[in-house]
Amino acid sequence: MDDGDDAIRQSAPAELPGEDTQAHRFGLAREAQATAVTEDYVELIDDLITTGGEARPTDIARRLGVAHATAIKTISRLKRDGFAVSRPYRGVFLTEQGRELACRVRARHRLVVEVLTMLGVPEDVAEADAEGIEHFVSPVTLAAFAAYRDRHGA
Amino acid sequence: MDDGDDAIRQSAPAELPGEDTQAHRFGLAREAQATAVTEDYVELIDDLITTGGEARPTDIARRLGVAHATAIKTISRLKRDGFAVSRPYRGVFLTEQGRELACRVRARHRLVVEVLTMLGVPEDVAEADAEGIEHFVSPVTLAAFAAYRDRHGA
DNA sequence: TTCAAAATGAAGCCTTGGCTACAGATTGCC
DNA sequence: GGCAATCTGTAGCCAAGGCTTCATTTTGAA
Ligand SMILES: [Mn+2]
Ligand SMILES: [Mn+2]
Ligand SMILES: [Mn+2]
Ligand SMILES: [Mn+2]
Repeated sequence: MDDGDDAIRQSAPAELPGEDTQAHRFGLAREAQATAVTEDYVELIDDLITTGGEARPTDIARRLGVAHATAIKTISRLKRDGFAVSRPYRGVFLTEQGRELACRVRARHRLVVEVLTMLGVPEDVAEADAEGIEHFVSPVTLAAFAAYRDRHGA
Repeated sequence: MDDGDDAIRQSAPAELPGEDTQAHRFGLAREAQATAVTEDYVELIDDLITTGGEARPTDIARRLGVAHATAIKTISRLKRDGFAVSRPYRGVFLTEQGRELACRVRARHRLVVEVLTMLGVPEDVAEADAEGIEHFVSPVTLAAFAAYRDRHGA
């Protein structure tokens, strides 16, 4: 309002994307974030059942590094949302919907780790970073990753 | 407790990492998540100031796709944590700490987009996915990305 | 100078996902 | 069969990050 910056303002360097575009991108990231915990739980539950035969709340909590009460509350959301069922002292079980999600999530997790590793990231760091990254890899990017892996020796 | 799965249990297929290792990884992801919003805000504020001369709460909110009240509350956390200061109707300003963070965050954002693009991800998808991925790329992975970019044509 | 539009910010509500503390159920060992 | 250890689950607390509503301030144009 004091300095005449009209020229600057109207020739806006185009370094920033359009407002709507950017808002949409942030919105997508927020959506992905909202499902991240669900994805981690179903993947872990499926892993525990596959390798150990059962997935008890206590085991889930210990593997996630959270208090057991936290795990129980989250599991109740999983049940509410149709991803799991549970029988006290018998463990948590995935519904068909839960297994389907776990399957997709695990495949994505592995592909992300694989690509990171191919890019020169040490295995354990790749595994750690993938735990966060995986939730934000869209289907298109996932396809690009798969193509890259297939293109180059795996 | 009924079927004898001792053999299965003690020869645990080693598909899962150790409990502590896995808990640690999830913990790192939770930590990274906790700073994601701060990172997006400071990066955006810095962009707005650079390209438009000012960063008003309303502009920030519109670009993020959130209500202005949400932006204001988050900005107050930014101020509380020493990343920003603000003068009503004059916009938000980054502290030295804020600018430093913005700088790192922007560099990381760009490198992530660059690598995704090199991997065959379309520009706009790369830009969208990077908005989430960026927050989980550790320094080691970032270095690997930079090396990859330099190694191959950029 | 007036005044309507725009921006600001506070208040209060919600859900998620953390936590601790406590109560109750089950298991499995002796 | 009993009992201690383990597991489960509830209750209640907290902060973050969304939201809407409303009051107030500032701006800028007439
Ligand atoms: Mn994960
Ligand atoms: Mn995972
Ligand atoms: Mn981001
Ligand atoms: Mn970013």
